[in-house]
Amino acid sequence: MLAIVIAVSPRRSSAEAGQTRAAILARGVEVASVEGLEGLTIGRLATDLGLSKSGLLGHFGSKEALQLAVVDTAAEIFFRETSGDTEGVTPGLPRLRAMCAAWVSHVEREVFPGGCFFTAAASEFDDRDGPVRDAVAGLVGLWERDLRLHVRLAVADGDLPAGTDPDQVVFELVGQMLALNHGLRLHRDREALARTRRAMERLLGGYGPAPAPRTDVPQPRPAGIAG
Amino acid sequence: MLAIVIAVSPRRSSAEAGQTRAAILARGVEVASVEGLEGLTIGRLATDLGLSKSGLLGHFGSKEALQLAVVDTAAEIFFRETSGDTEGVTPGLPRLRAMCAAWVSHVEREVFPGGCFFTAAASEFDDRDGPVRDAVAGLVGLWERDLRLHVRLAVADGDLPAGTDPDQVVFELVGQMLALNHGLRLHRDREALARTRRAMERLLGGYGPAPAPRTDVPQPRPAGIAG
DNA sequence: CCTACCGATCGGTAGG
DNA sequence: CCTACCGATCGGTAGG
Repeated sequence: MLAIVIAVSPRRSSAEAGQTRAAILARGVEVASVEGLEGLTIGRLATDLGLSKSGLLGHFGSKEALQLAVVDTAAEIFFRETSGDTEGVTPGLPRLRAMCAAWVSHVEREVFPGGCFFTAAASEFDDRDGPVRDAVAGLVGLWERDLRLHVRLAVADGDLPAGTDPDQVVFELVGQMLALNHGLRLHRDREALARTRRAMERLLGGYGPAPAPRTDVPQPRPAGIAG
Repeated sequence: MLAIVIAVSPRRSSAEAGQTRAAILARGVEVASVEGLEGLTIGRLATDLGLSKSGLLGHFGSKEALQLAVVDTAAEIFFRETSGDTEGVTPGLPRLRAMCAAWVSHVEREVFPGGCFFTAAASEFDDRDGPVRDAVAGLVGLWERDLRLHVRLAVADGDLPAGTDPDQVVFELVGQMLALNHGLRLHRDREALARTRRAMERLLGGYGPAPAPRTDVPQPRPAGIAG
């Protein structure tokens, strides 16, 4: 088979094309995190990057393919920005705490300019069907599955009470993550950071791996949530 | 001053115009709850109702004015659909419980086809500026202020522990409301209804107004959350 | 409430 | 990677 490649001046090498693609996705994640995945338009993104619309679209083929690539890029960024604080940590309650702290931190540091990318994408696509919705739901599900795993290990280790329902703990932890985004973005209330950390500590129990209950003040216990 | 009114056949009486306006808003709330307030387009809404675009726009003047009217209508629907179960209830913890239950119920009954209207609108507009964002934030704030009032009363009544931080309780309750929408819409998990009710009970303490602590199983206490 | 329009922008294609 | 297009739709206006 004979492949004929016509190299005209505006055509970039494949290495250069890869850089262009990466730049599109980096900017695409930023825009989508603020304006939404639907508000991410090809024309606007092309203008931002000094490209023509068709030049940009050539990298992906369709807006939906662009959205999927942006979602995947956001997931890479999220895992890259959180894994440093979690991967080495002892599985079980310590890891669970580290994951929660890393989540709060990535919102606090504004890794995505619009707060948590997946919180926004989930809300935007939760009533639709199609591959973008499936990708978002799948990636959120991965994160929640990982949380659940470490809740289970924490229970097995005796760091959370026996009879704790892991799905319930994950559900409530996720609720506090959503509440952080809500407080920070809608109410512009920086107090939400401390509130979320407090709520998570209350669910997971104090600061130590197996905290001694205090009796001097009304003291919440670790999530004693029977299934 | 002389006002000349030319009554031509396609012009409706003001009573008929009011009905048309109400129909536009009812349909607008439905569409916006699923597609978002930005996804609510004048052309689509007009087609749905058998109107021309300009005929519809005449009732509001601009898309932003339409969005604001839709937000207000959604608030009316929300308060109408929840107040029946809350207004007569004793202020303090009983009222707080009733408000939480009514919130869950309005999502369960799909009063809005896309789940909680304000959860979706808040997420869509939280990174923007302008009157729509302000209206959404203001209405959500009203709801949260009312929750906080009844947390305060519950503390004063001794139904929640002394030293409880009302803002923290509200923050965590709102988190569970957001988690319900998340579980139900993104994961399509009906279990989320029971999980939210369980989480709220855990925050507010059992079923009775001042539940006796149990000691046979790990038992969460009412939200003993010091400020 | 309508028809008839406006300029701008949408996603996407042809062809190089 | 570009220019030059396409039809569809966007919010909105003029005028009746």
